Amino acid sequence: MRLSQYPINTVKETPSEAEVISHQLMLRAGMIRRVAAGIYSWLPLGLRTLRKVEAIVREEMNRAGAFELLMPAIQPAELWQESGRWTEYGPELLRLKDRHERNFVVGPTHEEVITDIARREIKSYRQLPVNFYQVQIKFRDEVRPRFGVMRAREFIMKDAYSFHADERSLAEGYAAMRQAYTRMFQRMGLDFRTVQADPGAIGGNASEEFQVLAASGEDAIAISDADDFAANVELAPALAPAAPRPPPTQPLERIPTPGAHTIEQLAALLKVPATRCLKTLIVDGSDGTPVALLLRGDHDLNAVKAQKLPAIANPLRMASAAAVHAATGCAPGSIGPVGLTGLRVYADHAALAMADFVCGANQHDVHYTGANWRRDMPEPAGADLRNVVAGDPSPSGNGQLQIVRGIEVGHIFQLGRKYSAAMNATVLDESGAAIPMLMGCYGIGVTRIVAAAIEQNHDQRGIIWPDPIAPFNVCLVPLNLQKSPRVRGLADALYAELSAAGIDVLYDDRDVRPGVKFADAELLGIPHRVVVGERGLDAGTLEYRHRRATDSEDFAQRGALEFLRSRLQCAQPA
RNA sequence: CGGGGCAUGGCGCAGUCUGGUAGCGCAUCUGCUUUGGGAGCAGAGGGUCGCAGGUUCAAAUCCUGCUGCCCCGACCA
Repeated sequence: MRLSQYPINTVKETPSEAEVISHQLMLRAGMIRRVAAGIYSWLPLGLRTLRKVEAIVREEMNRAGAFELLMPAIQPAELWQESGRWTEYGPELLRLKDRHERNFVVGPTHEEVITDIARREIKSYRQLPVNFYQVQIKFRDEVRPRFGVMRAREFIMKDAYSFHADERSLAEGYAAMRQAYTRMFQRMGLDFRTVQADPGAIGGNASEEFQVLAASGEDAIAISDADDFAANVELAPALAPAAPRPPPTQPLERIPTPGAHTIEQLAALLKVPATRCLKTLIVDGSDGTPVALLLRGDHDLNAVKAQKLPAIANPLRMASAAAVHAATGCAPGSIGPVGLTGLRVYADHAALAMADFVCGANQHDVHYTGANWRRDMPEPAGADLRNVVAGDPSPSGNGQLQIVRGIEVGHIFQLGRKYSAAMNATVLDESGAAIPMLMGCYGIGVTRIVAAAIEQNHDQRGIIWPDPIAPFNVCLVPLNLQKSPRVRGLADALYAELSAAGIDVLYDDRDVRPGVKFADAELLGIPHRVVVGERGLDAGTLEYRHRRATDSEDFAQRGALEFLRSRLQCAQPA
């Protein structure tokens, strides 16, 4: 591609709307433009990378035996009413009416449509298993779209749905997708982890996320430093401390703590570490009566874990100030388990391991010091209620946990019968009985991958594309092109040769100063740069530099194609 | 949905408090010079100051309403 003819505008200044680096660089490099909140156009340069990502996804889905189809973006409300999600889904679901006042949705996902297809097309267990996928535009009316295409409202997703006659087949189909996903992300050159995830409201027995590691990621992931254990912090188990609880050594004392209503204020006032303070939270119970949750002061409540307790309302809600007062006789900030009666109490395992601790006295601005379980109050039921923190022992039994951040680019589920049962998608088994099919579903955020790749691969000057998803692999930079016929002759010839060899070359034949060409090549993130300058003309050399390298190297004009091929590695078809 | 903020040429911003002929940088166009790290000089084009009312001799500026967007929080397969 001749850059002089390519429609692209790079921008020096960072647009004020962009907060994260990938969004800034995608705008500056001219990959995307914003059309409305969370809605973007992909310009030709950005689309080249998007298509390369899609191509890898399709190749690996096809390799895994899945079949591509295409479902509509606009779906009739009837299907959503049938599955129950017309009322369950909430405001993220964009609903609209046609001219006949019929209800439709802009699909945020396609379980209903694919299940409808399956029940019409699949009649016998002999047609199973089968896996359908599509690459489609989805719409989720996010409350707060942000980070460019990373959390957009309209986005491109690869979604796949598998159908099975029995659990074993479902597990096999799931494993095949797990492997296909692993291959895809490896091929894209991304540093990612496969992590255990919360199946959430969808249910099912297995669910894993594929997380691209990046400091700006929205998800927290716990990984072991000694094996391959990785889980979303939402569900990573916090093991109970192994050491027995120390015996009490201090007397229980009431002390005034004016104005100290947070653990930080309390710890500062009493000059004790937060680990010696007990945090008491009051949440709504499933039957209307509040529930008290006790945590060590430095730990955070894990809502996903807590709302799985039957006594606690799901979803989890903090009790109102009035309910807290009614239950404890005190406002939040001085609540504690001593003398707390009339409501159920759960304590995190780490809280139960404390001795001689500080806790609220259920009287405004008063706390206890030297509090101890059993001696001063009943020992409550233990539960895993907290987020794991760095340094916790790994649930795998090996090593300690570290907390890293990730961008969720893929998620695979074993759905089970939720949709097939609701929508009556059955097949006849060997005995001729109608059984609902088992389903798996498997998503990949295609547009999000592009942003995630940039979050993970950039520097001060711009993007650094991994070769397999680079919009162009080689940037050919001739210097003094307009004045030097020798440079032009050499650069034209090299451009023709590389293009003929099937390499994606961006030929910067613009009449601009060298600094502009270098800066743009680096902003766009083209991995390999070849400079044709008068310096090397007489010596018969060209100049090569990888986008990550700090220095250039000379190489011979003769055999230039072979030299570059050796540097391109995965840019060539296998 | 709660809180905070912004809206002035394609982009980034000043001007608003204290009303008086709309400005700067980048980008764009023309000419000359320059050509190994985002060039210099000279010139040019481009803005109903988000929208609608109101106050005033006069509104980007003051008042009212609306819309869009950004940030924090809450929410979220």
